[in-house]
Amino acid sequence: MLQIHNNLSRQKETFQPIDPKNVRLYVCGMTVYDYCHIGHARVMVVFDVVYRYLCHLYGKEAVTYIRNVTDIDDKIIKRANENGESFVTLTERFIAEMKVDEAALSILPPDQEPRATHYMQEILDMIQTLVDSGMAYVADNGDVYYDVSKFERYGQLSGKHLEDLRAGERVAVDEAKDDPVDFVLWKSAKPGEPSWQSPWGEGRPGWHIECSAMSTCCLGNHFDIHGGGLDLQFPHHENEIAQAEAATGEKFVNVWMHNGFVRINEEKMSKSLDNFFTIREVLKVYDAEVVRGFIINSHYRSPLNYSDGNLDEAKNVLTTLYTALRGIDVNPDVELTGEWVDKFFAAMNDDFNTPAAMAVLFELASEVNKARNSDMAAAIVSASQLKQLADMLGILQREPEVFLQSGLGGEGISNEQIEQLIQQRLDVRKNKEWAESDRIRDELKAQGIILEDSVEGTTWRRD
RNA sequence: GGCUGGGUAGCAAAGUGGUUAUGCUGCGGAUUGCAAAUCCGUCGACGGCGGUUCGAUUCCGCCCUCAGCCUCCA
Repeated sequence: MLQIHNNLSRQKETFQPIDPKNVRLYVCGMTVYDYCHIGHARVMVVFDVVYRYLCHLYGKEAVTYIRNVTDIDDKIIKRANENGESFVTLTERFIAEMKVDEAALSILPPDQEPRATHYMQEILDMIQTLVDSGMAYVADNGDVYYDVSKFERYGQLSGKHLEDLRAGERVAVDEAKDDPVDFVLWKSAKPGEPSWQSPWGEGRPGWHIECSAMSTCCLGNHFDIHGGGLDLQFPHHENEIAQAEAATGEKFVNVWMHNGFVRINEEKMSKSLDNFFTIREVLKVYDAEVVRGFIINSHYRSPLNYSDGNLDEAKNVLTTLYTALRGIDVNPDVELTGEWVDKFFAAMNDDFNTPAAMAVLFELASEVNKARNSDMAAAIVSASQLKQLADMLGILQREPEVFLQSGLGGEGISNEQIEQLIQQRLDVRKNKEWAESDRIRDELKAQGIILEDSVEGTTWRRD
């Protein structure tokens, strides 16, 4: 039985889909005005693993995964103005760039990636419903605000109390609001800003309403899992609940999942602190699968410290696992049974405990290495299980040689040159000319190429 | 000030009221012309102080300390 830590109750709960034939997952995605950073990569990878595992448990057809794109907001407008381009040009460009990063990280495409600007009518309808029922009010300046005091359960997700929020020194005082904790549903447009027609005048949606509208539209009023980064817990997700439940009269989401932050030097990585690394930058130095391995090697709710040392270790991890798979014809149909398989699923069922699941992969790799010279059939079974299980984590799906010999970019010695030198070395080795043999090996090593001699011959990999 | 979540061996990272996490690293051995890879063995842990218990790293309390949210942020 799958257990998931539900942030609504702050404890692990047995996951029971509303309808096992139609398991529904919604994740808050990117605001597209810049390249994705490693924090975004974490959300993508974490929920990609959740999605893959749900597909394993319930069947691919039975799972619907929605991840939205925020393509209109203040930051987008600001950046478009700075660049002297339309906000549409800007967002289209960064949606395309986002897809490049996703593909590199082996992120399975969600079933739908709704955009705020494509759901304007649904957004307006939900705001209208809230206004009609008295849950929202139109301010003097044309903005529409949600009246937080009318929603009794406000604070249930974030554990906040209205009194504390009002007393908080950091809540900005906005003259247009009746209450500082109220939040905007519809922002009236200033001259020159992108805008849409509404019953309250030209304007654009507030940030939170798009997710309430798009998620209920795509998945129904009540669905299973809603996820996102921990920084979205408050106010974004709290407000989504308030909007959706007030508008539909139904419970909105059963399980709330939030992944932890990526840190740099023990400090949160974020746009506002300007200490972020883009996925693009990191992929210049590390293979995308290494980045994925780095993310999976920590539990999704723990903080993840970004450092070269930790990325290097992730690379070692993948090298070890791929080395075990090297030279073995895996059988994609092998049965998933046995001690290690059970442990893997036990780990995944325990709130997606990927570090524990990775430990199992090492045990299987060890089984492969132990058996490969004495019992190839057993080695094939272990290797095949290893690869199948790794697929649920989105790793180890390339040919081992491809990973082990892959370099980043065109710099350095070519594969042909390497093969040539290896052949030269084999020739002198026939005459036991060890000095020359070692010289060639050292020459290659200086260029980051590691040679491995075995009875079958010489293999190589890039360090 | 209010609210969260952490502090595990050199590093990374799970987990548990009493039994090996795991990976990298270190040390010893096998293998190898020497290496690399692999295998075998091994050193090394649970922030501090109390409490509950036959027994606590694991439960409770207090303290120290770190990070986060309370404003845009994945």
